[in-house]
Amino acid sequence: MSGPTSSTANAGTVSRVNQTAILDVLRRHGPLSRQEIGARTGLSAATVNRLAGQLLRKGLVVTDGQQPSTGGRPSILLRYSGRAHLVSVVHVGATRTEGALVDFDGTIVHRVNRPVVPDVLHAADRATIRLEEALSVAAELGAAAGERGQRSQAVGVAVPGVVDGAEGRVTWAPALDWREVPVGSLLHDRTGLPVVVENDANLLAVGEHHRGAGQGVQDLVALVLGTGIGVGIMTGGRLHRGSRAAAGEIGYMLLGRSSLTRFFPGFGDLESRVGSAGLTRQARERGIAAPADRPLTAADVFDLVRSGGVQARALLEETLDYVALAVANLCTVLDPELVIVGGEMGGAADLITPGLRDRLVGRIPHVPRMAASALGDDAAIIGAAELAARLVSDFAYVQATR
Amino acid sequence: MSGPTSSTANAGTVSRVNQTAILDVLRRHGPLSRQEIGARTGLSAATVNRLAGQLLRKGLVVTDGQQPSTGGRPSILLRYSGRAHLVSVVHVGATRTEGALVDFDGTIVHRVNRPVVPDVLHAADRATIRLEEALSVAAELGAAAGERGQRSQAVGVAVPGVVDGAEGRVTWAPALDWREVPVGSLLHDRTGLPVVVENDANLLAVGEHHRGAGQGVQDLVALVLGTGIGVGIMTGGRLHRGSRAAAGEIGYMLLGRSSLTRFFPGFGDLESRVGSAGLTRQARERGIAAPADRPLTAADVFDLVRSGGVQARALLEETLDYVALAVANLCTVLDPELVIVGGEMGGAADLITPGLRDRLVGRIPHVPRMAASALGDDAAIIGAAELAARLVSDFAYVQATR
DNA sequence: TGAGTTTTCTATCAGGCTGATACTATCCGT
DNA sequence: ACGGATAGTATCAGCCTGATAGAAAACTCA
Repeated sequence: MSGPTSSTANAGTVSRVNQTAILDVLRRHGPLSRQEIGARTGLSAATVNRLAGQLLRKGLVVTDGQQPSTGGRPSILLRYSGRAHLVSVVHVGATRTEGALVDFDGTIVHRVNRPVVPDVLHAADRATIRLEEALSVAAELGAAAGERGQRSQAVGVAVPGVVDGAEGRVTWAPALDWREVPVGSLLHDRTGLPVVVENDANLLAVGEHHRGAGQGVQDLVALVLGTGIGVGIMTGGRLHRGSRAAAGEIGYMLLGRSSLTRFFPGFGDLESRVGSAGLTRQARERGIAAPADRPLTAADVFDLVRSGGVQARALLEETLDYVALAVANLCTVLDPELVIVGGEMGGAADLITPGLRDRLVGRIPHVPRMAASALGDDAAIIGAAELAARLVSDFAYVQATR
Repeated sequence: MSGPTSSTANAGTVSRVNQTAILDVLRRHGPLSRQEIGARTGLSAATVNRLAGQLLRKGLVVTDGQQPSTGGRPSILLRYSGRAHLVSVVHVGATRTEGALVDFDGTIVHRVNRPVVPDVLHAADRATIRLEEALSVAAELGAAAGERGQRSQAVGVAVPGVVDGAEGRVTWAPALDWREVPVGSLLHDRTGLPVVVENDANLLAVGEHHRGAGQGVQDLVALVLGTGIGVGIMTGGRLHRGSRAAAGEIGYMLLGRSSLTRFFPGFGDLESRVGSAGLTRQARERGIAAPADRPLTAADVFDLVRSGGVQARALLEETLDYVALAVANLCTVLDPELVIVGGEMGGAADLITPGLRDRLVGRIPHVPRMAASALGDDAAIIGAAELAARLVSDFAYVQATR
């Protein structure tokens, strides 16, 4: 629809599709010989050879030693490599804007960190300030790529809010005070690069799926436990966004018949109980003391549990009841293979997953595997980088919006 | 992988993909001229003409009058038509085996109905009996197609249980006492046709998506309210099966913290409350009388509500509370565009959907549209027919299992 | 009525892409 | 060193597509 419209004939679509197939199989099944690629993709040896040559020249594929011979000429292993290519990622968080140059392998090669100065946090014009900052971080990343003698090939944006994916428009992001902000087209105009904008919980799922704890898992769910409670959902290896990009907003899950008689303005039943604000509030009500110099945080509660705090343990157990209800319902609806625990509380996954498992065994038909986020705070950035990189090197990904 | 392996070159894959694209756009956007097909698919007029010619010869596309001229030669409208092609469908239900010859348009042209004789219902060897019956119904359908001078081109099987889709194997279907029954490969061996086997709740969703209340809706959820409680899920226009084909088993949803202290062997929390068995049990406990000649059914309860029964109304309202909790959680997780109410209780959708809506408004971020099943008892059959037909005429569908 | 216009449909052809085939390269065992 | 075996590469016919030109069908206007 928008490609470089080659002069004649097939416009290269066929070979691009097949190139994508080769990249796909290499990314998934590690280093492979040309023969094995042919067997897995169904392409002939001749075609694999020619396309692999093109990808080698592009730098998307590199040779990686050779296999020991099985009686004949040893096969040369080919491996996907993103070293030669970069994307820019801007993560616009509640309290800071992070930038990163990421290569197509998901390695962060350059970082930018801009904490939001406290005055701006609740300023009337903070939406504009945060937007300008995001644009300037993107520009800075482009310059940094230039200094390395390279060029950023696409831009990924992570935002804590609802995103209209097709347009790259942020519909609503309360933490930034953004409403209907067309950050995608603004960035495209300034950089001339393809841009992808996505919700950060969704990107956490994407990142863990491609580069983290969920590699090779087609159906997974990534819990984001923090100020807000959300979940990123991958079904059949694809991100599930829902009809209004509101899928996974499980902060609003209803956890009992009594929930039907109450309204939850701005936050949900689950979120009010297990979000970090709700957690610390309950901790204070139970007389759990804050450190001398600052307010209590969720991490403090988990530290107290680890050091044997009885009150904190009781609070954790009660909280886990509600998390377990949410996860149980997620599992009965989606039947995921894996549940990943991430977000601010991801560091306490060791306290969370065993309790979850105990509560679920025997109560739902199939209890999935559970794992802590492997990418931690960078998960959303790496997810955004992955989407941006695929926007450039893959074919079907773009076409998916039919 | 299994195709007719043409002698040379491209093996026709490219044109098959483009043919599928044309079929797709015709099925979705009604009758179109060759010009419009070209515009929508991105194919050139020459290619559209040639492929349309092939599809016309195959009988998958027919001419459908012509548009009034806009100053030049009037365009001939082309329409997808499945009249010329048939598939066999076998629906193996709890109390009967239904067979149907269905054309590619989803019209049932021949039916077979084999009620299960009461003696068999709980016989020790009922699994074998029901399997033989399913195979013989398929054979009968093949013969019926022959009598019409046609040939069935594929077989679809609907089963109330867990299905391994890739193998066409029924993992577990308690109502039939089937465990690890390879009904797909058995049918393929006997008929030589491609076979697709799927859970009947999933097929209800597929049927309503393609031919019923959910046409054109990419993200929908089809509630099946009956003896069991389940839901078929379409995400991005594709059936979501889950990692163990257990997605949508919401009978096991947990509806409150107290659920964490109970176990549900063989049926779930939700199912025990709102399944038809639970419903009639509660009705009896509340003194709602059964008809003289037979036990009370769910339909009786709904009839009593319609005729102003106070007890029945109270029971309905309480039941709706639990259904609402389940639907609310479905919506927060998936954000569907539409919720379809089907199954045995689908006929009472007029009593159910308004109550659901009232309970959800203001409690979840976005209340989706709701609708009654448009296909009723035939939804699963039509869904199975659609999958089977696409197995033959489409390309990407098969390839999806990468 | 008939010429011109407009739009649609169809035939022809060059170019790209693929698979089959034949060929070369590299290693192993003897 | 030499055959056997396996991997990778060059050549070529055939398919498929888009561009182009041409034929067909309806409308408009004299």
